[in-house]
Order: sequence, then C-alpha cells, then structure tokens
Amino acid sequence: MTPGRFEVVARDGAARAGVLETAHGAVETPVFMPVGTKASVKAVLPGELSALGATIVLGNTYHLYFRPGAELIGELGGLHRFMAWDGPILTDSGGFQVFSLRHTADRVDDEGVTFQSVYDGSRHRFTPELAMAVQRELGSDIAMAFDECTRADVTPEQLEQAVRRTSLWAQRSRAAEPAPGQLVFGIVQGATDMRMRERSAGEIIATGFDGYAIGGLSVGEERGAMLATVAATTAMLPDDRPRYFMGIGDPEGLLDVIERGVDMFDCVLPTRFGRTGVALTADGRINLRNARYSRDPLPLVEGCRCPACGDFSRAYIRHLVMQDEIVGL
RNA sequence: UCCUCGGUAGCUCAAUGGUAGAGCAUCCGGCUGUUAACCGGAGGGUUGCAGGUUCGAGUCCUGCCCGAGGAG
Repeated sequence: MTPGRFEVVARDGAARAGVLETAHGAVETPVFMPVGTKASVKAVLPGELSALGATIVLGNTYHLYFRPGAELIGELGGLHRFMAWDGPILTDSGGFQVFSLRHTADRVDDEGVTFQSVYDGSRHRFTPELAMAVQRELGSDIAMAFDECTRADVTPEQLEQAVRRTSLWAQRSRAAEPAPGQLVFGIVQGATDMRMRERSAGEIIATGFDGYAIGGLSVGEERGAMLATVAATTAMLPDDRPRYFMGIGDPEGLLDVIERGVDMFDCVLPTRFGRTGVALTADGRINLRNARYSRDPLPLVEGCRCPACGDFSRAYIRHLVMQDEIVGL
C-alpha cells in the first residue's frame, strides 16, 4: 500500500473509475463518503456503515477540536481507534465552518479566522497551521487544506478575496508536516465564476497536493451554473489525481458530477434525511411524515431487501419518526 | 350537607373589565464539506351551561353541571 497512489482503471467520457490508496486501505472511486462530523456518522454503527458499502468516512476538525479535543483523541490512539473505524478517514479542515458558522466568526483576515466557539462562546483563532496540526493529531488518512468557503450570493470583491486567501492558506497548509502516511488535499474556490475558478485551480495546482477538491458549491446556487462550474473545473485539474466535490449527496447530483469527472463526494443529506423521515427511492423522495403513509403497509421500496425495506412498513417507520422513537433515526 | 380551589385549542396552561395567546400535538414544507432526533409555515375556540351587571365579560354577580381537596 502506497498512500497517495491513484490509479484510473476505467473511463467513460469525463467519468472515470479508480483506486486511491491510503494508510488505512484502498478506496474504489467514484465514492460517496458519509459524514461523521463528531467522530460518528449519526445513528449508524461502524459495522452498519461497512454493511451499507461505505469505505471511507468524514470527521470534522472544527468540531473535534472543541469536543472532545484533538489532544484527547491523540492520547487515545487517534481518530480511527477512538471511533472504532478501521477504514480510511478524511477530515475536513474547518473551512466550511467559516461559511456555515459565519455568524460566530468575528474576524476573518489573511492570518486566519477568529471564531466564538458554538459550544461555550470562547474565542479561538483558527489558522491553516492549527487546522493541519489538529488533523495531524487526529491521524486522518486525508487532511483537507484550510480554505474560505463563500456563500452563493458573494460579491465579486468578496469572492476575489476568498480565492486569494484560499490560495495563501493552501500554501501554508501544504507547508505543515502531515501525520505519517497522511495525504493532503487542496481546495479550489471561486463560486460559479469561471475566471475565479481558473485562477483558483491554477494556484492550488501550483502548490501541489495529493488530491483536489471543488469547494464552494451546493451552497444554494442555481443547478445549471453549478454543473457548468464542475465540468469546467474538473477539466482544469490534473488527470492523475483524485477530484473531490465537497458537499453533494442527492442521487441525481452524484451522477451529474461523476459524469463531469468527479471521483469523491460527501454529504450530510442521506443521514439527515434518514433522521427526519425522508426516504430516497428510485421514484423520488418519500416524506414519511405525510399522513398518507400512516396506514401504508408497503415497504419503502417494494422488492428491496435492505434492512429498512425488508422488515418494516412505511406505516411503522412513520410511527417511529412521528413518535421520536430512537430506532427511527 | 357545607367550605375552598378549579373548568379557556386535541393536551398542559396564559390572558390589570377593552382585538382570547403560548408550548406540545396535528397537517404541510425545507434541508447538500452537520450548531440539525433540526428549522419554518398553517389549521384549530359559542372561554362548562343558563341568566344578570356593563358601552364592553374568559375576567364581576346569581343559579346549575362537572372535577380536585378539606370539614362533618
């Protein structure tokens, strides 16, 4: 096993199938990565994840830094042992929290971001150096560079600044010493602005990473613009390195980005839908909270033999969801 | 039998005599590198019943019904 080795084994247009080697095993791509922000894919045990076909999961630097703390996880043998997941783990750098928790960020400058912790309000300075040090301590197989993710309605000035900063932070992230065998991925920003994408991709590629992520999409922009941006951006990225679209999880979207040359993707959508009573089927979404399913004896998908469809009726699962029964999650 | 307290949305409860509200439940919607077992919206009332006082009563007065507690 040579961490970082990536082999493309088949192609169809821009789409490709490949194998990425990591310190905790090889991952076949295209691959969907379930999100386990706080060292747990919500309501799913590691063994269940494997049974579902998951081969690599996410953890989050920002959240694990605060709770329970990277040092504590390091003391207990690292993130893999801590969460009892032997396979590959990718940790997000906390860059997304610059966007999703922007109301708690009271200062963003070239040096880093000052957050007020969502856990206790205390102030903390996040820098590329800290994000990489935390990921090193966690011992993930793939660490993400610290970036600045912009919102969909970003102004041209703000976008330019975020792209510039993301490149600056990418260099500092790359300069940090990773954990043994740990890969580091760079992130391309630029929203749906092709010229900004081009500039960002050029600068991130020049810095040199084990893989390249496309960030700043699936944040509320129009679908057509998002797909055009993905197609254009993957074409700018090295053919021999894995490409990761950050934050897409609806079934149609996955096929759309695979078709445009993306190898990896992650999303909270499936686990969140699962917890809030929405089921994904080949015929579309089923909202089990709707009263029309209260007496429905059918499984979610007829003929499906997965644990949910094989044993339970829509009426029963609806009941569990409506009554907040733990197993419903 | 008497005394006290109470009866308001499906439930638990608010409302100086001045447009009857909230939480939960119900119904519907949303969710894309998780502050998310979360968030948003909507529907829902002869204020126990019958009278009275008042410009105006959920609120004050009288009677009755129902419930809880106490006394005997």
